Amino acid sequence: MASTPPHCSLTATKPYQNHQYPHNHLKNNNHRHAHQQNPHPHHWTSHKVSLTKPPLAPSPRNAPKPAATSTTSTQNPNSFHSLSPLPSSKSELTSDFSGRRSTRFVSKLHLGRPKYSMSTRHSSAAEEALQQVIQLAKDDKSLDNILLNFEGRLCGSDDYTFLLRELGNRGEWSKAIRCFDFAIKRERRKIDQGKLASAMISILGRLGKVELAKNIFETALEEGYGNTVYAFSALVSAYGRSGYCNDAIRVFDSMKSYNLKPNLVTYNAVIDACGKGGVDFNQVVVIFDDMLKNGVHPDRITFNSLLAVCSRGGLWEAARNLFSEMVNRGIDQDIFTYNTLLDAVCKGGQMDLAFEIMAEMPAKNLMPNVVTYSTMIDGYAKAGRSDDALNLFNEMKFLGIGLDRVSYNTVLSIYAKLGRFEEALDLCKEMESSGIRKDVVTYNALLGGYGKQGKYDEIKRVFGKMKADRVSPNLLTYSTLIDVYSKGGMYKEAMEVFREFKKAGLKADVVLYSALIDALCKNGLVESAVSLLDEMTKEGIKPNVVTYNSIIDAFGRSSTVECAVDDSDGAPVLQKGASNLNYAVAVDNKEGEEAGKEDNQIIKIFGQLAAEKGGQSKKDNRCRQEMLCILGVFHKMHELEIKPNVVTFSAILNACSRCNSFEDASMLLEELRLFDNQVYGVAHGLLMGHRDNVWGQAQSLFDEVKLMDSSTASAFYNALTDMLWHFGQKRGAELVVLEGKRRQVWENVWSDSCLDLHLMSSGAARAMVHSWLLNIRSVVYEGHELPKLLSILTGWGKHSKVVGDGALRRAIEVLLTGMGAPFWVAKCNLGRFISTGPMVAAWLRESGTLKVLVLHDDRNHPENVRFHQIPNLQMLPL
DNA sequence: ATAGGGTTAG
Repeated sequence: MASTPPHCSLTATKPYQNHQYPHNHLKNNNHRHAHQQNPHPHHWTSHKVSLTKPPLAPSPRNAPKPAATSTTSTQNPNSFHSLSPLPSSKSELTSDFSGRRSTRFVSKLHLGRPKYSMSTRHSSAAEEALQQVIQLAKDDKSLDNILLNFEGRLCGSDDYTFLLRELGNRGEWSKAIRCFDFAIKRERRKIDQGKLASAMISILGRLGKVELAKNIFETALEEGYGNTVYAFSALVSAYGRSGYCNDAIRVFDSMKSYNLKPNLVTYNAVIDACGKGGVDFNQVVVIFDDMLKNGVHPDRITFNSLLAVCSRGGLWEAARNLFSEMVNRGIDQDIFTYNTLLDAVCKGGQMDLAFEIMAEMPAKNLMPNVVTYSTMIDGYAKAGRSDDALNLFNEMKFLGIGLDRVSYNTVLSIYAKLGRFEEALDLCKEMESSGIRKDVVTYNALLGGYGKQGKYDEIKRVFGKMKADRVSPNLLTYSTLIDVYSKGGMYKEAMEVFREFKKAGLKADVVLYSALIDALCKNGLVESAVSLLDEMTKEGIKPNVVTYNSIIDAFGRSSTVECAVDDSDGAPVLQKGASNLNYAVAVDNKEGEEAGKEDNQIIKIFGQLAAEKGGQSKKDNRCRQEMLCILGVFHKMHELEIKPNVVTFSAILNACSRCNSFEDASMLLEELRLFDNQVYGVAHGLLMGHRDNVWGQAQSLFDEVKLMDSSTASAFYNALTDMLWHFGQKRGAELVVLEGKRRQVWENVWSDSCLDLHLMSSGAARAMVHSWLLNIRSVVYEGHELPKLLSILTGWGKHSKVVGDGALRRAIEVLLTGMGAPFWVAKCNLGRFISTGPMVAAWLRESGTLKVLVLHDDRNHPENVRFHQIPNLQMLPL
């Protein structure tokens, strides 16, 4: 094994949910490696906090994790040098942003808040010329004639710059370039040519034409009028705006060799570029320190851009410190400051704090605007607080704050995710009637929403409408659709989308590959998933923690699939999937030669796996192979320094639940130990029946888990319980489940009349059934009457994203039947078991019932045997 | 030179 990864304690998964550490970079692991090389990742917090005093008295929720040693004690706490970055940072960090940024920035371009130059230094002739030029068709050659006509009346670079800027504001970059070419020949003085060049570069940059900007810049350098701070600043900004932050930094660094000193604007531009490119905060602080060292005083925009760096990473504590630093330096805050700070706090999952900050804005004479609201709304939504999000939306409408494209899309995606399509469609209508056309983000949100609900007809309709509206699908559209179809087992459709995606000339990214890999995993084709993992690595696309979590979680699924298919009433979806898969391969072979290498590889893997599925022999053999395979996967994860997170831990526990032997599970737990001692300690301890010894440790683990969003937390409880249940530690499982209930991990699990298991895994649900029935039993024994109707809801089972998979329902059915509990399936709802109060009460009073309900650990620590088992049974004499 | 939205694991 390569170097042991740093101890990472529990690591949350969503940037929005991180209450303690700036570890959202765990989520998109592959461009966030800087901290991983730091042996003490938690020092980061102390670095930040040393900037100024923590704005809040530390509370259990926001207190920084104590670091093992102090690395900041010798530094001046009032200086930014105390923020000096950790000794690592790879420039590759941003490389895989390319796929993402292209779409992000393209869609932003359409929003383009036009920048009106308020300069009145131009002449009225320039205005006239502008009007004439605007009238022309795109590549009308007579543009030069117009300019020639005006030549005598236009006075110098100010007029030409005005023309360029106004054309730029109208998106007319090709006309602007023509004007520029015309003007540059007329100007004699280098200084004026330089002005024109930097204006042109900045205009092209603003329009996202970064290549053209670069050409202008290079020509300018060659011709001798480009070596100005302004031209360099403009190019830095152009690169930054398009997300090419490495290029921005390169240009910035190259200034030295031209003997140019970056000014305030240059520094602001490069810091802004870093924010957009997702550069690690510590790396940006290096630039900031450089700025201070060179005597350039940061201003409001510098701080706003630094805040933006924090917001990207959800580094809310660092953001607060920057804010305090602004105050200390006497720099006023503006609406950008607040909105960016709020974004950082929201992305850090601190919604209550965000609300407080928003509330303090009016006192500073800064009124929350549409950006403030959409930031907050999105924050609440991401934190799983949709009600708060929608309340804020109503508040915003009540206040008469006009909605714009982003706010519409933000709220729309909330409705779509919740499956509230009527409201989503109403919003679409409202949007269009206020003159905002649906864009690719709108459509993607709708497609994702329908996909989540398995509404495939709607998907077809919306996808068709999207094309009819001439909105081009982008990488995210295709990823969404491929994922949706794969999860539904509709491989034919998935492959069609994949082919269309290739035809569109887009390059697969880590998300798309992860979706494909997950599809294979969910169908038990783990080894194929691993081949695809290799394939993507060869393509130069780095897997991230999500990719790995899919694969780990799939361990052992191949045998599960076989069981499910054997089961007479089970898994129609899988079988259907298999046949579609064959079909897809057959169709594809016809066009196989046309397809690129990548496609072939993906199609081949699908085909191989389809074939492999037919042969059901040598199951044990496969398990052995899979074990080797999965150990290889862990090895690779260490090698690539991909930091595990709590989903990884859940995945390992799930994998344990699929082990036939304790020994196999131990091998996996050993991997868990290498990742995180605390989680290992709890899982292993409970598994071994050392409950008393580890319960304290378990409590603090649960405390940490509770800080995450509900689905992450419940997944962890589910995984832990399943593993314990699987190995017969049923009392342990019950304790975990009760703890989860106490901590509201699964919302409203039970009342006297109803047990809602739909968010639970099968082990957790079964343990919960026992507990609930015991609870009801005590109600009966206390002499109370039970409600007339009792029901147990299973839903579709949280574990399976395959719509209609009734694994949980079947497990509960078997359990209830086995116990002789008088429940039956409700006619109108297959996922619901019902009974009547009197019947259940009578059953609970039977002499044998208690014994069936009380759970024990099969594997018990010797000293615990007497203590736990006997009192629970309440019947055996000592 | 500055702010907000859509995709993958659970």
